Amino acid sequence: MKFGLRHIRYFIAVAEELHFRRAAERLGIAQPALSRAIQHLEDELGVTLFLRSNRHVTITEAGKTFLQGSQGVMNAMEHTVNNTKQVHSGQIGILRVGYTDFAIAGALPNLLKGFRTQQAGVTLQPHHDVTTDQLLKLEAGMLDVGFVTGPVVKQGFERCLIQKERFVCVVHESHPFSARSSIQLEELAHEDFVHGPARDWEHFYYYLIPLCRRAGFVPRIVQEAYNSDGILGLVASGMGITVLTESANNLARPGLKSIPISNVTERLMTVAIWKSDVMNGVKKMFIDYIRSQSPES
Amino acid sequence: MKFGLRHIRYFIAVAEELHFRRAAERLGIAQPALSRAIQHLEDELGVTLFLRSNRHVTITEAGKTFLQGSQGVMNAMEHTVNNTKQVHSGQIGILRVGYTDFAIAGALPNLLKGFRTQQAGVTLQPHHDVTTDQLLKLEAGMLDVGFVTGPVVKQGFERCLIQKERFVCVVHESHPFSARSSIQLEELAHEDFVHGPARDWEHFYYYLIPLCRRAGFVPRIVQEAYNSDGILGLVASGMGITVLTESANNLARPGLKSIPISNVTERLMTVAIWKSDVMNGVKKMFIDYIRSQSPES
DNA sequence: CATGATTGATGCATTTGAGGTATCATGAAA
DNA sequence: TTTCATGATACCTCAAATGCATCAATCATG
Repeated sequence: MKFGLRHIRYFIAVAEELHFRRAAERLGIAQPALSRAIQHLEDELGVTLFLRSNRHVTITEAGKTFLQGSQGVMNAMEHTVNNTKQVHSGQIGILRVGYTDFAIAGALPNLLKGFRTQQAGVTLQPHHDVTTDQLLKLEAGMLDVGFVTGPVVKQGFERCLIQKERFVCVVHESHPFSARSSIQLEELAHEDFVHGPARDWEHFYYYLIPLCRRAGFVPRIVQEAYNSDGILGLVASGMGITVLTESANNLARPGLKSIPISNVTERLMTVAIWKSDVMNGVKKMFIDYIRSQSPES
Repeated sequence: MKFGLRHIRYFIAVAEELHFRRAAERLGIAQPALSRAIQHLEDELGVTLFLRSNRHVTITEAGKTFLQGSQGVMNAMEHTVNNTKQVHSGQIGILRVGYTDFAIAGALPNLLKGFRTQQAGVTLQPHHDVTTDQLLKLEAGMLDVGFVTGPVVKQGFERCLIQKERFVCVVHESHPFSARSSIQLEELAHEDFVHGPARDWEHFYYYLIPLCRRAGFVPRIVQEAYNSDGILGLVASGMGITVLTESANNLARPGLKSIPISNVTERLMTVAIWKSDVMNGVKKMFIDYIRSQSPES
């Protein structure tokens, strides 16, 4: 094939006009150029596409076949170019997003909803994962953006604050604290704690442990569950108490009470984090969006 | 779009090799030319298709999208070119063929069967029509080739002999002639004839009438039917006799007898005829075929 | 019948762009 | 550090595409 898309465009014009001068005009070129381009195309194919009778141009059967195909090719090409541009600009694509319990219980649902409304062409693939695993998957390129429990400082990554939440104590309604409107952290010193496994809840413990230590005790964890839901389930069954964040209210279940801890000013941060060197249109769009929605901005 | 199929071909090579030097080699061009072609393509699209990191080339998401589309376009193009060539050469196409009763009762079925075996891609559209109407439809471009009762001389048309058939007399078995192994034309002078309407059977009458006149009589047509089958039906019902050709034996029905006419040496010619100025691949192939099968050759 | 108008093809000069060779800049490997 | 591999750049050459002027054929018209 020694002809290009230009020949195809020219051919379509002539086939539609059946008139070289008009077709040339429509294409914005001179008529001789068009005549020769079509001749070239015919020579190259070894096929007569038009019958020129000095007064009328008619298209041959082969020409009709070529016209149909050519129109298909041009449409496909145009479609491909548009698609490619949209993928480049991030209007179309797939975004793999990791999230923690704290993210999904808090600001993330609205964030994703807002983004989807704005960028309907983007397919979001949310993956539930604890912070530690998200960081590994981000590193391995298995996730595009992670919503994790911060602070996280990581070489080659950028981040953006999503939410800051107060800590609350969650107890069963039969528990003595249940009637209180607030408590002091020290009061939890001798309580039984329900929490997640140390490895998975590592980044939450970075908050909890120092806070307790400052209050003069080490929390006694008597039961473990994998996620907030499981933890609250155990608390609801009277196994013990737990400390989570205020967004745990969204997961509320009957029989539970959450009580503000009045003497803890520290907040649990949830941050979005992503590899800064691997960048594509969708990721860029998404990052722009979450930055515009960040409480920091 | 200011790029051509060449750019697409180059792009596909690079996308598949992910290596400019190897891709260039595969394309049979120098590496700098390829680098620039891809740059040009990227500039034109306004999209980064590859990430070049001096050691590795990786394709972007947009690049993957473009690759898929490009492969589709190239396939479509190739397919179109092949199709067009086949249509041009007559391996693919539609051929509208007219035929008379004499043609279809005689050599035509085998002729069409042979052609279809040789050119499976051609769709034959047979139309039953008397000679007169076929000639009008050929003139109007509604038929490609007609199989008509000759001889026909027509400006701008070419023809080819298909068959020459003896005339026979067809009678009901109760008729006195029924036992004869041959008869003389003169013996039919006072018989009742069954035949087609004069307008439609015009070209058959060109044979019959002069023959009879030479034998000293004008056939007395007492009943008309539209086609051979109808005529034979009327003969079978005892309405009269008829004169057809030997291929009428193929339409034979119980109670009929066909008797050679010994003193008529003239034969009824069936010829293929077509407009010589309008020509396309399928028609050419078909004409070549019937010429190769013609009893004249 | 002659003339003018219309249409696609051709000749020639000019411009565009695609290709090749040599070389550079950069980053990984030895 | 040196060496090697890789893609990018500079510069030149040549083929291809384009435009302008013109030709040849055909049709319409007076």
